[in-house]
Amino acid sequence: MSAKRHNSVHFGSQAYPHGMEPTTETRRDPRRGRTRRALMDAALELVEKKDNFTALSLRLVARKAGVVPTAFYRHFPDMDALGLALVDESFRTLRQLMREVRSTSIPVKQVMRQSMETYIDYVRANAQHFQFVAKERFSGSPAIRTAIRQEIRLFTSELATDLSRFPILDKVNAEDLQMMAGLVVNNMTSLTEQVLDLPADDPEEKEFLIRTAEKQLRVIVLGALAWRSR
Amino acid sequence: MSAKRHNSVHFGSQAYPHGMEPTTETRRDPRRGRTRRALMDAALELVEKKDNFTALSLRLVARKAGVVPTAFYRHFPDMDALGLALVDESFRTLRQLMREVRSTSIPVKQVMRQSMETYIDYVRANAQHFQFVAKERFSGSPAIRTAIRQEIRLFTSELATDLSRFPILDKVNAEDLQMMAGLVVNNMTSLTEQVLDLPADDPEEKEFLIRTAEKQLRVIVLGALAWRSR
DNA sequence: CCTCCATGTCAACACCTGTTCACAAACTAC
DNA sequence: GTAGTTTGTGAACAGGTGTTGACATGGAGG
Repeated sequence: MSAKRHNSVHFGSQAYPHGMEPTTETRRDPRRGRTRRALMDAALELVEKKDNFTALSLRLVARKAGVVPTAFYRHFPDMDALGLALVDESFRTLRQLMREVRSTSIPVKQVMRQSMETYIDYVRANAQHFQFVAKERFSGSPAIRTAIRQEIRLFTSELATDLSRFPILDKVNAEDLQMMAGLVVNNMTSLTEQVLDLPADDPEEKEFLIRTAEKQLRVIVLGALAWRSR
Repeated sequence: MSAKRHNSVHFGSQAYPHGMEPTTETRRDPRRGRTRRALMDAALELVEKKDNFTALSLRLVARKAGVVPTAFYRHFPDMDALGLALVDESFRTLRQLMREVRSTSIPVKQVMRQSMETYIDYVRANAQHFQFVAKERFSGSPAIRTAIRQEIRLFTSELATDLSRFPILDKVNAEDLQMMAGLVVNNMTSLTEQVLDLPADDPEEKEFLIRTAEKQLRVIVLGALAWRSR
């Protein structure tokens, strides 16, 4: 659930994160941005099935999108630009999940278990985007790598301010909150990568993954509670 | 310190982890395995400076090693085989560090701070190998990826048995020990990747990294101590 | 209507790629 | 020294690559 939305077609603003797209207006034409989307989807599929985004060739992506190589340049100057657009889109979907979670009041009793479960489902539903980010985070071109790094940093900061709202942590200073958020993010990314390598339908292994991730989060929380109060 | 050793020349057994190399004997010839090493070094340098190992071409590696493309096949059937040899070598160096650490009795007072410090120095001294592993862990070819995954799993298990020797944790069952080891390894890999992106000489940033990593480890330990004893 | 302009096509370029084969050099072992 | 094996060389192949320029199409807005 809550994941189907990303299958719909988005126009504009993916590749121009800071509003330099051609003044969004008049988008009644259903053909608008169609090829652009086809290119991005082609790249995502190729990354999911084959190895690397960096290893993808412009021609291959164009071919998979059902378009001649030269048409690529009508939408992106570069393969790097396509990659940046994908980074932007990927984190847009993640941010959306976070927004949904924040606006939902969860029963405190089983908050951890359920958080893990919905997160895992979310990763699997958006596997292509997460796969892309996981693969390019370290091996991508410098531009893509720093873009991803920045997004993660931002995400960590947001989580830190979320944490600051818990009354139990109100004695923890800002730097330590950031450090705890980093701890959580580290283990979330690790969990993400494990989920991506999960065999398609193995509920047993999935259950084990959930239980482990939940316990790890629990250890972190226990540690955070004991922090500066020994 | 303790890191210079890996610069010496190693013969045999890197690409054949399980002893199928040509019956090591009679290695008085200083030319033996020289080109092989040159190829591996060339690949490491290219990975460190450029992007991906998967994106490397056989011809480029051969050229950088000062050898004609055809000569490559005398030493490796594949680029994949070269990659596997590098995985093996990388984890050999890491295992060596662990052995040294285990055999050293550390003053309990500042064990964490010092552990972090020596580990960071170690990563920087062997940056090429760690860089290679970090980049190929997710984006490499399937063979290389599973090889790395297996090595990390093994490393985690070793750490788990190390943990089991602490008397404070003797009430923790095997599965939970494994889970705690996973927690530590997650954050070690994250730290590793941050170290690799550290600007060459920025002692201030390095100090911040050490402090954060140390505190994160401390949170984990606090959590582990509180585990099942509330 | 007719003119722009975005979008897509086609042909061509210079270059790099993995892999092959036959051949030369160098070292080992007898 | 001579035979045999390992190691490195050179030329050649079929094919993929990024990027170019000139040209076709077709919808948008005057």
